Amino acid sequence: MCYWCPSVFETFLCCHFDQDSLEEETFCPVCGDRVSGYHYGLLTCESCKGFFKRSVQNNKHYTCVEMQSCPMNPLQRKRCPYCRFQKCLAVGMKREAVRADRMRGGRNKFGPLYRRDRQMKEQKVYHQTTTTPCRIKMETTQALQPTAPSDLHLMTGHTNVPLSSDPFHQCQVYPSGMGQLGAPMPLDCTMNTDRGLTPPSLPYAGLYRTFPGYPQEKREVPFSCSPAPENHPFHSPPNNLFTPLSTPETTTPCSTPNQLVEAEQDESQLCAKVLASLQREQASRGKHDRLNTFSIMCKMADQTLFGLVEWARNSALFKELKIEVSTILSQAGVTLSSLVSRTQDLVTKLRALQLDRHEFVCLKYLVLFNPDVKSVQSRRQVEQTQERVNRALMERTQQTHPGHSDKFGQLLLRLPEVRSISLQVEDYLYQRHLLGDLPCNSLLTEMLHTKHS
DNA sequence: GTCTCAGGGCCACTG
DNA sequence: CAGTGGCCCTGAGAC
Repeated sequence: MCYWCPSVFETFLCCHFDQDSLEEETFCPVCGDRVSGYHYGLLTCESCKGFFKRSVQNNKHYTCVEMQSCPMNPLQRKRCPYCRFQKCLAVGMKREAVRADRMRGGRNKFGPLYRRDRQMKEQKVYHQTTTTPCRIKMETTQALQPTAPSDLHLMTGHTNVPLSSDPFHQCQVYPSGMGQLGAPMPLDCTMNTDRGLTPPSLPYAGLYRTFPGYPQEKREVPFSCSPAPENHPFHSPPNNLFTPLSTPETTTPCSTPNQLVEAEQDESQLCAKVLASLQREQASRGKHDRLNTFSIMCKMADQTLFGLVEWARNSALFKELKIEVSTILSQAGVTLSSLVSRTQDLVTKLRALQLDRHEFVCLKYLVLFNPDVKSVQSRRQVEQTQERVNRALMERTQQTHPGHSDKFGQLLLRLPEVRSISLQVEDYLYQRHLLGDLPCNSLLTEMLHTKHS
């Protein structure tokens, strides 16, 4: 890592544009070891390269004896091949890059993409050196410039989030394709003094950070009602989204609308991230390999879902809960068009009620804290939280719409509809998943599996 | 024609 | 004895 300021500008440029140093300062996104080059889709270490190759070639099927969230670092990576392989897939290693014919040598079809990935890294380094003086930086693999054209016509509007066309860091599982967020991720050098403890710099580190898997490091980071800092590099894939939360941070749950809103990530940022990731994915595909509308919708759902999981995990209120995996049956299917129609109706009603951001956040919490969920152990706690948020919402509506005394009740009346729609969406997606229509290895399919297992 | 570099194979080592 | 991981070989694509 380099401190830099104008006086050492040239030195910084020299060391950061050097290809060797570019890779030397990158850690394997699977185990955090030193990378040896591009392997099966992204920069990984020699060890994970070999492991991934053997796993795919020999069609290995591993099992995890723990909670499918084993820590992954150079010292412990051998302990659980299941979690290691899952993480390989999660960070974007590609099975298809392992040659079925075992032919040696040559370049694979990803060659041009590897090149572009390198170029993006260099652009990113250049951007950071020229726009962020006197700042300690640790590179992630994200890039800054939207060099690839967007063919995602479903999206409208624009975003100020820098885009990347880097196709390799669009994770496969948890976010399978969730590649990097757009923004640079500065990291305090003091976190990186010991390579043995240094976790990989990963795209979506911000999203991963709240999931179990790197307990030691994660506990050093104080969570609060506010979203955890984007620059936190420690992460772990949400192998099991419903494992009990294990971080006993002592935070004071917020309960007023202002406190709740302060803790919120900007919705537009989440939208921008999803949009940027989809654009990257679409841009990285060949002309005849573009995602169709349904695939785009699935990926949007997957990434939005990931953002929501992050939101819930970051929520101090949610951290008080203990949750276990359970079977949740859903109802028989409905058509996509009727779901869209119902959703549009719901949005229209909420707009008519002039829902503001504070109220929206309260509604999100009310959906999250549902005492009817069978797996919740501390039902009383859920009910108490629900009451607190209810009070907060009521105060907010009375405060902002004193003449509209029924707004609070009207908002609450929308919740059953929200839950009903979500259940039917879930059912619909599960049916499509059974038909093989959903992309594999996505957070979405993982959650569907969990709920229907 | 030469160089690059990513995938595959080999094999000593480990538990 | 199966799995690991470091090292070397191979060969298609880039130049």
